[in-house]
Amino acid sequence: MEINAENVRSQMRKGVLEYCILSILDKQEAYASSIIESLKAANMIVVEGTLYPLLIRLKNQGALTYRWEESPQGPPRKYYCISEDGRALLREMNASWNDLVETIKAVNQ
Amino acid sequence: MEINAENVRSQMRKGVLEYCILSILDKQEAYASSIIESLKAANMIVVEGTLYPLLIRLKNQGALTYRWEESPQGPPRKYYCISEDGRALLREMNASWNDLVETIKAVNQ
DNA sequence: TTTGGTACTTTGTGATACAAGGTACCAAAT
DNA sequence: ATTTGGTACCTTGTATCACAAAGTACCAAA
Repeated sequence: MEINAENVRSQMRKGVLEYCILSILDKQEAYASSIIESLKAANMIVVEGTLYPLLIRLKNQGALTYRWEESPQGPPRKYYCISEDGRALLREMNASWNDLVETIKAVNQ
Repeated sequence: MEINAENVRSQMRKGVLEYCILSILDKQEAYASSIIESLKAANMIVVEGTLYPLLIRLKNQGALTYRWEESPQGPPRKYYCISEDGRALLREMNASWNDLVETIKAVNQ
């Protein structure tokens, strides 16, 4: 396969998506489409097929809970909410990310 | 599978290893074991089974060249050297990384 | 000639994200 | 009533990455 800018970005995103999801849900609960909007606003493009399995995984591990809520238009929405375990995980991920940023700085010197 | 700190770090590393290798080789040519040492010094632990396929991949794509050199002790060493294409790729990766750092900052706000 | 150290390589596995497609609800227009 | 378009959720198959584990080969000293 060929290395190009898009692929480089895609590969670097691996492993930080969960971190981003938790960070978004730490501010307020949200449903899938709104999470995608938040990520897009931050320049992190994610598609549904990526997000849904991730939310399910985080929920199964106890980092998230959810509740159904009627939509003003269309089908009901699944609002996800971060749990205490999720907040602990977020703190861990935050530390890991900061470590990685420092590591890259060190490599670049 | 379970989320833990080690796994989080491992997943975040994905996609930045090539970037690190190119960055190290941009300073001076090196062979596998010395690259591993450099990474370890920067707190980025990588094992042989990860590094070798990566070096071969970068070489096949024209980002690296190599030459054999006799070792003072033991078998000959394969010294890798970054190419012009490799430097261009490194610049691209550097931009991608800086973008990602900014994106994460944005998500965290 | 055996032993230990160094170096390079390959194979199989688990995890991640993506592309592509499918299911289902709802309301407005026909 | 039925169709249409929009919204929302979910699943399957694929490519890539990093790692674990094992293998091959060179060299020198015991």
